[in-house]
Amino acid sequence: MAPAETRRRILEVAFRLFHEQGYHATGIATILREANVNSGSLYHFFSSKEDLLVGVLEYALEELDPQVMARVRERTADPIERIFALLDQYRSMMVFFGCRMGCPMGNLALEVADDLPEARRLIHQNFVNWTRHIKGWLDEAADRLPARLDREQLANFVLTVMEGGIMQSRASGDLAPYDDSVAQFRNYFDSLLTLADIESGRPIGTNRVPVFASEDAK
Amino acid sequence: MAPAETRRRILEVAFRLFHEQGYHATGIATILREANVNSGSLYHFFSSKEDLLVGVLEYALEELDPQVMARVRERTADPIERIFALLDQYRSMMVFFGCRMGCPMGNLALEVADDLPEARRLIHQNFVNWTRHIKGWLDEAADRLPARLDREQLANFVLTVMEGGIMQSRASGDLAPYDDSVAQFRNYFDSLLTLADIESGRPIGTNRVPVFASEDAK
DNA sequence: CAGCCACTTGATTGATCGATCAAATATGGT
DNA sequence: ACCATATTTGATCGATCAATCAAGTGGCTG
Repeated sequence: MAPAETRRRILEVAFRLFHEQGYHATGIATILREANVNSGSLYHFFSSKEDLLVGVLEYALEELDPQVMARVRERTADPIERIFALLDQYRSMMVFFGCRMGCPMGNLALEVADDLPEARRLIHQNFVNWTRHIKGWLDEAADRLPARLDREQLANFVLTVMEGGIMQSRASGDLAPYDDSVAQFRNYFDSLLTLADIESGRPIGTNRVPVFASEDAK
Repeated sequence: MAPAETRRRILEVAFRLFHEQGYHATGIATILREANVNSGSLYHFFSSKEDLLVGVLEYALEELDPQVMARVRERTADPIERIFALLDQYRSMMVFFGCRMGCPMGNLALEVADDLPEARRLIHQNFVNWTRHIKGWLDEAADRLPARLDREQLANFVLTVMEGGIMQSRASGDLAPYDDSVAQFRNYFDSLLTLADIESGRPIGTNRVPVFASEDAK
């Protein structure tokens, strides 16, 4: 077998198992079996289980754009709709897994952040990486948004809504809480767009009208 | 020692350790040591570690109102401000623990929901219990909110914001993401209050004006 | 006082945990 | 071809895991 390919195979299997079962619940033996690797090989590339986790988190950092964000860019052109397309993509994942597993980064954040400082730093980096894409899309649509809006804060809020919604849907075993969270966020977003319309003298509804204001806007 | 007190002591210690370290990372031996109990006693009350977790979740279900919600009710009278007082109470907890540990229920939701069906059900019940309080406060303030607002959906959204914000703050080791999430939610909430003012013919700003609309409202 | 049952003691189980290491093999450079 | 280094093999380690159980203690009831 190719040498450099082994390391990548270990990372992919470990990433998947950490996602499926969590960090502590995943034994080294399981990783070895599913990756068809002996323990010596794994410990040749990674000095410990914690070091393996660090490798996985660096791997995730590299794969976010090609594996996740690229698909959104292909499918959706409008920067604002890209945000909701991304939220819908996570929804599809939840459908595929039957409301299980959730967000791999969110899971690790709550499981290991306190005890593994290096892992915590990289999880944070992954979140920053994620929200940077959102922030970029918000910047692209800056002229459609209120001038005083803190777009970075709003970008973080998108992640908050996504993670909070997924958590509730995993707990309930139902997509409704996730859908409801996105619906509330959509409503908030539409109110921002409407405000920007007023601000810049455009006719209200140039962008989109929040559901609670639709009567007044007519 | 009093007999029935042992069970409660085990539950309290287990709840604290699950919160501090997580479910899988907490060994039975640690629980026994910190609760000053022998293994036989623990297994007299709980048939397995999973059964102990179920006990902890039922215990949490009982303690939410007296330990968490009661303080909010005492401190704050206005139903809407109670929501933000609750969010501020979780903030205080994060300050106290230095952005560690987070929400005990949220942690368990992401760690065990997939593998322990009974635990998942009870975690869901805890979330339902939490949001029912919020829903109650929103209903109290129904006349200040838009008529078409789905108050249950909004109540779930409060939990979404809280959990998503805490996750990000644990990952970053900083309270800013949590504060930012609450700030964005406050802004959304204020826009709802303003909309209700318009809807019912009250002067705008009777309740509160969102930061992005303050210029227009004058 | 007798007897029952709830509760406690604490040593011990087999399984699994993460990790080690000497030996064998493969690879790449000269 | 040869050496040095990179990688793989797989048995094995002590520690820790959740869980068991026979023996004991203490309190309550009849």
